[in-house]
Amino acid sequence: MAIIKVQKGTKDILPAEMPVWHFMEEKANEVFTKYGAKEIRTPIFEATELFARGVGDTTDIVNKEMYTFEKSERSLTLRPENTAGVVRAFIENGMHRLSAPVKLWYKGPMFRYERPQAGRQRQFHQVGVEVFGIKQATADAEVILMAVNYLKALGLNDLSVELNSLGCPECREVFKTKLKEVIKPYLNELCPDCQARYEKNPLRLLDCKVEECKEIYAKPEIQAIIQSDFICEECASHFNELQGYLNALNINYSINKLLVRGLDYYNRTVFEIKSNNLGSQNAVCGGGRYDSLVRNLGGEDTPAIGFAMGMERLAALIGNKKDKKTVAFVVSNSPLEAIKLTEELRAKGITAEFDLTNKKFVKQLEKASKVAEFAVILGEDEIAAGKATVKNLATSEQKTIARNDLVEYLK
RNA sequence: GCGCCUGUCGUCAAGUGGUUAAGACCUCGGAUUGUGGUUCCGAUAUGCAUGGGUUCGAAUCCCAUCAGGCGCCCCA
Repeated sequence: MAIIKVQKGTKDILPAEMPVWHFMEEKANEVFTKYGAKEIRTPIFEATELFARGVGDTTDIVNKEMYTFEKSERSLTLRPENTAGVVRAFIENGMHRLSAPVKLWYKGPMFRYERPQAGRQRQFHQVGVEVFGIKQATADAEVILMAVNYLKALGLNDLSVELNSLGCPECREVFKTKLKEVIKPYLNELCPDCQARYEKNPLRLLDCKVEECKEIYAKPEIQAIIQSDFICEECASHFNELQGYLNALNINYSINKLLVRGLDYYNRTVFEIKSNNLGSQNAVCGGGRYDSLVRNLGGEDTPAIGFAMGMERLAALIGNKKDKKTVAFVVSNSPLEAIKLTEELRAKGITAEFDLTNKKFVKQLEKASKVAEFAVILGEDEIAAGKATVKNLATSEQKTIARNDLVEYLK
C-alpha cells in the first residue's frame, strides 16, 4: 500500500530538532517578558475578510497565497500572518481600554500557498511582537530593541538591521506621483513585472532584480527622486528621533531607501533584519509601524508597531542543539524491582528509564550506555541490602550506595 | 505561476545498457550465565519515486506523472 506522505511544503519537526525549538520558545518568553509583553494565542483560522481588509487585497499574500475554504457558508482562511489576527483580538476584547502601551507577543504556525524552497514552507512558524497605543518613536525603538535582543539571546550576531521610513499616506502619495512621472518615459523598456508594479505598487519598482530595469533606475534624474527626502517634516522628525535612540544604544543599522515591505498596512518606520548565511530567503525578521490598521478593521484609532520572525530560518541559523540524556537507567533482572525504583526516581524529579523488554544484563547495560548518564544497577544483593550500584557511564566509576542517598547522588 | 537540477534500504551512498544491486552508519540477534561504550560474527532492497515506452536485455536511454532542491516572483 502506498504510504501517505507529508504535504508539499510542510515538515515534521522531529524529536532531534526539538531542543532548538524549545530554546527559541523559552528565549522568546524570557526576552519579551522583560519588555512587559504578554503572550497571546489567536485561532489558526479567521474570516477571510480579515486578511483581505487587514493585510491588503493588492498583496500577493492575499491574492494568491491563502488557504481559503468554505464551511457553513462562511469563508475561512488559514492565517498567512498573525498581525491581522492579533489586531482583531485587540479590538474585539476592548484592549484599547487597557492602559497603553499594550504589548503582545505570539508564536505559532502560519500558512501560505507558495512554491517551497530553502527557508520557505507552506506551513511555517513565526514569533512576533505587536505594540499598540504609542505613536512616539520610543515605541519604534523599543520594538527594534526587542527584535535585536531576542536575536542576541539566541546567539545570532552576524545580522544586519535595515531601516527606512515610508512616510505617512499623504507624503508617500506625493513621492509615488513624482516617481511615476520620472519613470514614465522609460515605461516601455521595463520588464513586464515592473510594468505591472508601476500601477499597482510603484515603491516596489525599486528593488527589481532585472539588469535593464536597474540601469534605468540608476539614471541621475530617477536617483535624484529616490534619494530625496520625500517624507514630510513630521515623519522626518519621527524618523530622526528613532535614529537618535538607536544611535544612543549602539544598535548597528543601515538606512535602505529601497526597503519597501509587501504588506499594505505599513506607514513610517519599516525594518528588516537579514542574514548572509541563508541563501536567497535571507530575511529573518520583518516589521514596521501600522498606525491605521486598527481603525481600518473597525477599532478605535490606535497607532501600532510590530515585527515577525520566521522560526525555521532562525532554527537554520542556530544549528543543532544536543538533547539531554536520561539521567538514570535502571538495570535489573527483576522488572518489578526496576519499575518500582524507576518510578521512585521519577517521583523525586529524576528522568529515569528501565528496560521494558527484560533483556539480559549485558544488553540492558548496553542500552543504558546509549541513552543515559548513569546506570543504576539493582541486583539481588543490592535489593536484599536496600542499596543500588550507580555507575557513571562516561567515566566508568561506580559506587554502591543506600537507596535513600540515590537521589542526592544523581542530582 | 515560470526556469534549471535531482530522485537507489531508516540515513549517507557505489553503480552510467549485460550474471545473485557494492559499502558505511543506524536497528535487531549472537560471541558474552551481573558490568556497557572497543572488537568479531550474523540479519535486514525479488528492489532502484510511480506509470508507460525503446531494447534480446533497463537502476542505467526516452516520455509522462509525482516528490525534492535551487533560482525568479513574493515574503518570515
